[in-house]
Amino acid sequence: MDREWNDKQPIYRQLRDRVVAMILDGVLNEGDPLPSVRNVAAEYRVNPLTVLKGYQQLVDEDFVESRRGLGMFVKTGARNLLLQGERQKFLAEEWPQIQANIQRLGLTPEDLLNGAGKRRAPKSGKEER
Amino acid sequence: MDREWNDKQPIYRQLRDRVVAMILDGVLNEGDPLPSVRNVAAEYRVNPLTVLKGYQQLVDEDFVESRRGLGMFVKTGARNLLLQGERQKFLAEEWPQIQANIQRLGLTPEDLLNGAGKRRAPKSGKEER
DNA sequence: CATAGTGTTATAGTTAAGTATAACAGTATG
DNA sequence: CATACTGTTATACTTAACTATAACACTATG
Repeated sequence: MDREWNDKQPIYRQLRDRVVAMILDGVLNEGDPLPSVRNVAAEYRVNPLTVLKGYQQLVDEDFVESRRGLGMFVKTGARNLLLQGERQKFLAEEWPQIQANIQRLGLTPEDLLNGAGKRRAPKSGKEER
Repeated sequence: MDREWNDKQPIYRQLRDRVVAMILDGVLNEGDPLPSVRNVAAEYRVNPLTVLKGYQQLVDEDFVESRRGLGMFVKTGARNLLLQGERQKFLAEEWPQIQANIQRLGLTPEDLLNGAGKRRAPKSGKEER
């Protein structure tokens, strides 16, 4: 996990997304306990309630279950559910906008593959479109 | 412009982004007036102050200039500035995360090209990775 | 059964985002 | 010069996100 927060989204939602990423990446396997609320709060210097809120969202989504006195655990089947749900959400909601953006910015496949590498030279005086 | 708002980002920032998109798409050309604060507020049923806040951000970023009594206008050179700035921002900040996400979700180029089309069949019982 | 871990709830305060209403200020036009 | 457009500022209020502090509830372990 990264130590930094984005100002573009509430912390609790970023937290939720990070746990999801950890499950998808296999960093957290089914049955594993999530890092404890208090630990996360301390490590990232965030309020315990904020962490709880992010975790609770995962409970509501049924990817995680909470056992009092024990911790919060990745539910069995979570990874596949997640793959399905997040795939659909990504393809339906995010990807179309990303595509539009790429086109808008006139980015070529090379630009995307080279990462933030070099800048390509425009063909002529006027920018395209 | 779309009539709907996202709950993932403040309205004023979404508004800013829409104007940027309109400039990049050539819907708004340099020297053109933006839709007036009051009009936008009325049409999208949003508070004028919220609209102003989005517009002000564009003024601060130097893409738009405001003339009292006349309106807000796209500054000359805005489009190229925008292309440069937004390209860099996209490649540096957004694209890497998008790539990570695509890989995390195990999405293939076909998935991305087919849009929200059909679901591909997993090769075997266990999902990949 | 005390201790040190878990999650959970309660109370109270701050800040940013958004709203509602109204007034002020400048420009073009009939 | 009245009118109808522009942007701008002021006041006051609501809500969501986040924080600070503390207490409560449960479980495993020595």
